[in-house]
Amino acid sequence: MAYAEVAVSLPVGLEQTFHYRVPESLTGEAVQYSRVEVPFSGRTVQGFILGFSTPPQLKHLKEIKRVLEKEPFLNHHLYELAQWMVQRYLCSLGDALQCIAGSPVGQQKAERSRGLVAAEEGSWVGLARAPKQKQALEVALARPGLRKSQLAKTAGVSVAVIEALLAKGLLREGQRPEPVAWERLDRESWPELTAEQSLAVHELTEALQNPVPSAWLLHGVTGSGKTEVYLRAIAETLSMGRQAIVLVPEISLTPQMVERFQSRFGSAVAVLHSALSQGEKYAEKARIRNGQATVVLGARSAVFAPVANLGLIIIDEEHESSYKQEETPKYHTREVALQRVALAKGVVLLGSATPALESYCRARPGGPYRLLTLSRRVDRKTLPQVQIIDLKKEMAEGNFSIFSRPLVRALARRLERNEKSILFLNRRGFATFVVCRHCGQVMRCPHCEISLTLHSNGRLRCHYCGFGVRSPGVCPACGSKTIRSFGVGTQRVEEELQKLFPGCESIRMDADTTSRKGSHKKLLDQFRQGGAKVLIGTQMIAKGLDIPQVTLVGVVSADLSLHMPDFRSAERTFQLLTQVAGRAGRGEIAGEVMIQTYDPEHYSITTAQNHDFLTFYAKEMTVRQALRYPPYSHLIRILFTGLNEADVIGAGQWWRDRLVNENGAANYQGIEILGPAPAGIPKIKDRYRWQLMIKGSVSKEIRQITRSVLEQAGIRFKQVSVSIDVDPV
DNA sequence: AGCACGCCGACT
DNA sequence: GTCGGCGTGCTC
Repeated sequence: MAYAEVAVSLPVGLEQTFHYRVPESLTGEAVQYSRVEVPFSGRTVQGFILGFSTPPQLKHLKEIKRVLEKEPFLNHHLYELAQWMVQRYLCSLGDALQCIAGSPVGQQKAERSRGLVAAEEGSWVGLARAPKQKQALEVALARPGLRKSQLAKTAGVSVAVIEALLAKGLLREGQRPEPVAWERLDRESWPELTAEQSLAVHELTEALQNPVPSAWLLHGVTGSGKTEVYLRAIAETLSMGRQAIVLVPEISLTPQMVERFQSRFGSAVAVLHSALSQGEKYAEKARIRNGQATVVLGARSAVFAPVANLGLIIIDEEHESSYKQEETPKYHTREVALQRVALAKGVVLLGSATPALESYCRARPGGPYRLLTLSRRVDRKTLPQVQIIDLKKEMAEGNFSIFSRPLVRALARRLERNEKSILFLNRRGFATFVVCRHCGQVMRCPHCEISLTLHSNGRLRCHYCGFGVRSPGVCPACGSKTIRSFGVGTQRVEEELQKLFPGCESIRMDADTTSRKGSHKKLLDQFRQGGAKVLIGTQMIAKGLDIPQVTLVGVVSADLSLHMPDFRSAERTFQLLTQVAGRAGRGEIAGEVMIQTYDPEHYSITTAQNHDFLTFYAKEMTVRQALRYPPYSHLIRILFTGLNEADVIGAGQWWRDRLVNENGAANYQGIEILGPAPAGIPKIKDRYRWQLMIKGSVSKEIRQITRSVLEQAGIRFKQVSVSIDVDPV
């Protein structure tokens, strides 16, 4: 009789496991790391079999109910990684395993589906006058295994076109073809490397051959050809019989990005995307596990891809905050990648034009990373001219508009010359908030206490919980009629633009206009190919966008990100401005960038103007040191949430007392406990939020202290839930 | 997380 | 004398 040790996906003790009998009907199916369903305190929960150890002295053990996936996605390396995550992020083993293995997916569906495959390219005849069919075939060739409707959608053709190809026999149902032996791919056609790229590739090749794990930071200015370095490093990895994982921020995981990798490595590429259906995701992960796919391209969670012989993990745009998971376990992809590679004795390559302060700091001589620099653009184009516009001065000279006069002139020039412009703003809605100018009352959400945003339909909406109400005509506090909107949103920018340039065609991209699936791409195509001259957008247009006709980028207000209540706001602003500036002048004509701000002297803005990362880095490091912020310290944030504010605060105070007294936090050098204080967002969906911040010089120390209190208190403290965030972003 | 067990107030 | 409040603790 076999006894299985199971980690359940429940907030029990961090490393607590439970034992179950394996019924005879499941022997053979229930193997190590299987995802199983087990009875647990009167209901059924999911868990993972960790091994088949002897059971503890318990009278009767329950039986495993069923095995959920035929072959587990977990393996020894990933299990070790889970154990590391428990220590690092103070999450339970069950949480870590669940996160690594991903949500359970319907395998039968995936296995039954046999997608469409294109016939050999040589047999494509009679397509000269059928461009749509040709287009569909090309997509089918690049991405075999799609179903009719998916292929039609991806290729941008109707299903009738697919049917026609099926009738002709140029498309047929079938399994995915064997992976293209990438070694046979045409190396001759690869672009020539610059001297800097060659050096980087050379160093990485040596590192890959070395059986010692290593980490590299590739600091490359916009357009310096980082991706080509990635592609070469992947080729080296594959030639050694190992696999590579490429991570990109979710937003840049576009079809163009996928195509770029597929054109080099063919069907060896597996893509893990949040937009994939469950079945598709399962199929891709199965290809990775079976070794059919050797290059994995995906967002954050792809860092857990079940490759067997990992050699290289690349993290593109490594400074992006989307690499930090905001749900438990609150891991940072960079840290997980470093740990995974350490276990597999591989290489991590971090790439960015604006590295995170922490990363650049670690890449200094003597640090744990090694630095590779690409300082020249491949195309030898110059970086765009950046002009800073002082809005205080504009106001003093009587211009109260949201557009400064230089920006208006620049826009007018672009419209005259039939060139395109981008206006960037990191807010949505019509106006940020509505305020009574008589008594100062700001309209807030009754559930979240966040200021409500005015939309053009005259309704106020809460951006956190979705609460909506009609904008009042008089102040609800004092009855005055002097109520008016403040702040700037993308809708407002659009309206002002119409006033200045009537009839000017513009496209607005923000969370409102891109909420429907596929609308993001549609709007971009419309801007790229259509008649629209101005693109107005938020954060989401800051990166990846490559439109040659754009010659002007205007940042409507740099202050919005600069004045966020966060110690990284200067770093964010620098990164944002640098990235936005990179959107201008991708084509033949040199680009121009204009940044409007009330704080034109701020170093994050002046250094972004000169594309000068090193000066920004030096300045920001002195600020962090003076205030003892990361990378000069480590933080753990403990968030308390609950319906009763007194309980929430009480839980915070209880934790504080334990942290200070029982664990002698004060005995450790340089540990500070801050709070409890209201969280940045003090209330969401009727739940009050308070937080405790632990600051210390040694990460391990503060984690240890936190863990010991967590073990006394548990994840739930009366009616208050407790959530731990190690190294919050 | 659920769900049972358990000890104090308003009812047949 | 019981029904039920949700505080505490356990779940293989």
